[in-house]
Amino acid sequence: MTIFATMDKLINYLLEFGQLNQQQIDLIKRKARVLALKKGDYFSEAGKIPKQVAFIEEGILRVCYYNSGGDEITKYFVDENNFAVDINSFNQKIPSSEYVQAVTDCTLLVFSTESLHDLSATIIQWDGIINKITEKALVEKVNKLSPMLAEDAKTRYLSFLEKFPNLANRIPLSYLASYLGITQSSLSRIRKSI
Amino acid sequence: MTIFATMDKLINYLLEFGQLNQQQIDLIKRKARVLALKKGDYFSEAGKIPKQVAFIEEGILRVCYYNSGGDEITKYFVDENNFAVDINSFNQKIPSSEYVQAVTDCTLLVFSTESLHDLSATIIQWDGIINKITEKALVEKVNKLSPMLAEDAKTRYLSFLEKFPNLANRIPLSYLASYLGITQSSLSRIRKSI
DNA sequence: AAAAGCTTTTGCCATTTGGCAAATAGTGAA
DNA sequence: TTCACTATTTGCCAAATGGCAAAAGCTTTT
Repeated sequence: MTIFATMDKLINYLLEFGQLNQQQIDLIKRKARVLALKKGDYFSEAGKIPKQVAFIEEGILRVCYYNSGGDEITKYFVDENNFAVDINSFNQKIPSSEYVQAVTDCTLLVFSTESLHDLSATIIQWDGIINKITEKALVEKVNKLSPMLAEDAKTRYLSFLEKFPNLANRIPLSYLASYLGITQSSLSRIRKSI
Repeated sequence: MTIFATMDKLINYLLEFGQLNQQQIDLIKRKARVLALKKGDYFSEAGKIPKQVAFIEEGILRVCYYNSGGDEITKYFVDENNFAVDINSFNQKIPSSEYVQAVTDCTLLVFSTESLHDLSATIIQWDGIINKITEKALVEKVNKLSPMLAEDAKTRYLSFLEKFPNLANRIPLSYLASYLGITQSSLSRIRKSI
């Protein structure tokens, strides 16, 4: 797949949230930078102020942190056709308490803070589009997380399989377990029981 | 407390997110309607398209739904100095799967869809302010929910006490239990163990 | 004060999940 | 292929949580 096809994936995604003319589209393409990550690579690290936003063209990222007990917790996964950013820290320019890691090899389209600023200043619809994308992503996260609390581990796993049928087999068991809020041995037993 | 004081609480809240001149403030006050709810009253009901947004001047609301097992789940609580709205349904004009109920007697300031539309058309900063408020509220929800999955029930309860020291004793045990994702007998035992 | 209607606590026992360590399976490198 | 390394499964037992129903505690109404 060429870089141009890659870009089209991003552009089509943006077009779902607002109109853009060809000139604007070209500008966006010029501002994006292609970044390839290998499985296990980090996209951003805890303690630093995030300086970029990524659109995932291919692959899976996970956003994680260490809880007070020192356990590594996977806060959520982000997969193809979604943006990944630590909103807290990015907007407020404060060091992140989270880090972002590639779960599989990834192809990302990255926008720097400066690029985003330029796009916002040049493309009149930009902020509106970004706001819609942000809001939608956040609402989805809340809607995914809320029901999980009310379910037992097995149901959570089954729900995950339903919602992300093509994710479970690409994610190491330990990551998935920490996302589901259970130990990996429990998840292993749950798997067996199905 | 008079209605005017009430309005000031709202205005001060809005001013945290953007500037407003006196004329704009007066317009906002005129568009708001005071609504008193008794404990147990419903602010909105499942199956209907929400037609209003509420700012909570006094009291606690809870947003809930019935899960597939027929259990009533408290998705979250909203208390003083926050807006309550079912974003999914409100924005997309689709029937809500949630309902909103007063946990305590409440004083709300309510904006109808039409009022919001007028404010958006008249006050140039309005959409920006609302976007910031929305995003902040959603980010907070995600940040509250995520760690809960990784904690056991007792820790979840203790975290809740820390984050909302003045809420726990105003909320019936059964509501709190369903928010924490445990049965009310378990929560009762956890309480005793502390 | 008594009755009725809630809410919260308890007892009892079954089930789920965690903790830890060892065994097994799988993967990539040499 | 074999080694080294990592991921997953399993066994064993302890701890946490659920389900259900009865008891105890509170509130509100009469």
